Amino acid sequence: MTGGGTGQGRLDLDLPDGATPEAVPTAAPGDPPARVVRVLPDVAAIDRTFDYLVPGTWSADGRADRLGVGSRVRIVLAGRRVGGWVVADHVRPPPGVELRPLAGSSGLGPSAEMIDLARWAAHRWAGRLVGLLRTASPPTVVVSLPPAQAAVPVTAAVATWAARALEQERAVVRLAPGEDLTPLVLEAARRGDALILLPTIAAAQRLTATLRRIGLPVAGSQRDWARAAAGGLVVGARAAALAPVRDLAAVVVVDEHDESYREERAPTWNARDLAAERARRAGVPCVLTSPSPSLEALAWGDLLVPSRSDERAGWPVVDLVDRRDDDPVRAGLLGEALVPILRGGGGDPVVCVLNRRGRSRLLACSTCGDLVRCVDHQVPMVQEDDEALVCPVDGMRRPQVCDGCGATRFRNLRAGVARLREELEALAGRPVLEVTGDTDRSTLTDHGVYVGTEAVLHRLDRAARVVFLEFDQELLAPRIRAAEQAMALLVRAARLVGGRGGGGRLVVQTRMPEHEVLQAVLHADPGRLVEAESARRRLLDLPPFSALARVSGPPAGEFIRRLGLPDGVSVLGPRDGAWLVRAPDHDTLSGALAAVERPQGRLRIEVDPARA
DNA sequence: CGGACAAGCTGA
DNA sequence: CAGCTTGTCCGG
Repeated sequence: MTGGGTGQGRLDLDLPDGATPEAVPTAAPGDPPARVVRVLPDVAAIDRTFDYLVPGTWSADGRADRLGVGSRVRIVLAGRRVGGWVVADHVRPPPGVELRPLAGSSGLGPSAEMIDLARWAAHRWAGRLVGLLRTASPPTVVVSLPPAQAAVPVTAAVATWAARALEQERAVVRLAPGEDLTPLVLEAARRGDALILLPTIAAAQRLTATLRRIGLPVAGSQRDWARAAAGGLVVGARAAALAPVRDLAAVVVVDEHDESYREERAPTWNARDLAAERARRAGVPCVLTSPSPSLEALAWGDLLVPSRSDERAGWPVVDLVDRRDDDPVRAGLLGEALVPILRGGGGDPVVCVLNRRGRSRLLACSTCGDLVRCVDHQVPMVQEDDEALVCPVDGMRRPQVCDGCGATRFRNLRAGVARLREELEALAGRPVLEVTGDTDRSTLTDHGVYVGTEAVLHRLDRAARVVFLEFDQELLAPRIRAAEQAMALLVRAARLVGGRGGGGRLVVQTRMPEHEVLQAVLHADPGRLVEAESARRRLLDLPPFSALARVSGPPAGEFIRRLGLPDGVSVLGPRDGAWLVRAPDHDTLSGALAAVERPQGRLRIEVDPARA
């Protein structure tokens, strides 16, 4: 990623033409050669390294001794002072370049191992190194580390499954949604400095508090960089995958299926995958946990599953409300079955979820009630103004005729949330609160019924019932991981209502009750999803059976033209101005992408894209 | 990124 | 043709 800038020329002791004596120190016979370090500037747009002299005066005050790969430094680049990282030490500068001295030292940075790991990630996700190194660096200057916190021996009894998981090099642990993960974390802590990743900062803070109560030394957010580097457990969200850990002994990734581990901006690195690579390099065990492990995780490690009875007990009961028979003209989003639930018959609070991600409307035949789907891709088709239906996957058009019954009238299953709230209120006979991203938290306990997008599942932490008013758009979304994401929503909801022992129930309105996601949750057996989803992905040659990258932006076409197509690499598209590069595996994909000289302009490369 | 410099546009 | 905008190149 940093190639091209720095030549690896032989050490030339002669002064290059035009070099001034100040720029290149005179090498008297017998003098030790000047120390030169290679620096990556901390400037987003400069993806090149530059060589600098370590000032001779740094030897006297110890700064030279503290300097090494990973150190944060100040440099003068093109006349302005910027920060940077030493990425190589004792290098031979290319001949004919006037070296400038380092302008200052800014303390500690990521270790040499972390620089290597960040390099690996930059290559793996076809992005720049700078952003990753920023995440791996302290937010403020750290000159020295604090004393390590005293390690407290873990005495609490731990579960045997946790110990078994950590005995493997790569374990995937399937656990019911509400299962307590403290035993696994304690077992990891027993082994030494463990890295524990959770999908959200809030979840990480909760676990941090729990562990500190037990007396364990825990470093949390990026602000704790120095404390993390000094030793102890490191607990955090995505960015913590790049945090320093003194003597890494184990890695645990909680809820590995969660999309929050994926960085949305390019490079679209995934903290789960990065943490797994980090564990592999350190030769320590890595455990991924999830109530419904992703196909990627299952392809990566050995699966441990709970007993059938434990897993069943940990999932709530699911009521599937089959809406195929409802009159699609008169029935809106709210079926008859909801009335007793909304009135509080099953307990409070009742949380209603209606997702409106994406703009595509969901159409159903007015006569037979079938969803309007593309026969080839099974995704909902979109109604165009000129009386045609369009498949969002390949743009295929067909006339507005129902496949099932030949009728030509369709009903839009979407309604405005404001009106929906009123309808809910009428049915419930009591106030209903619409929850959005900026709903005041203090009002979240005042109501018996709430409605909102999936965000409502993050705002509330408990419910007697979670009702998905329209689940089919999740199941049919034109995204590669739509089924797994739909499952993740049900996992979240399951955590709000608790296991079946406590009376927790999910209510799902659907026209596809046989869908494997719903069947998996209905039977509290996530394995049922795996078989079907795996077959589908294999058939379509999607990850984890291939590696994909989506290339977009104005220079995308030129990039694709320059792309070599070795060893089974293929290109699809363009669609919506974006191309899809497919390779048999990530090594091949990254190699092919890195071999292209990037055209200038705003190019976006999304490795492991959300949609194809 | 931001400065340097070169190549094109405009106005009198 | 000065004065300015826009584009391209490059930094040690």
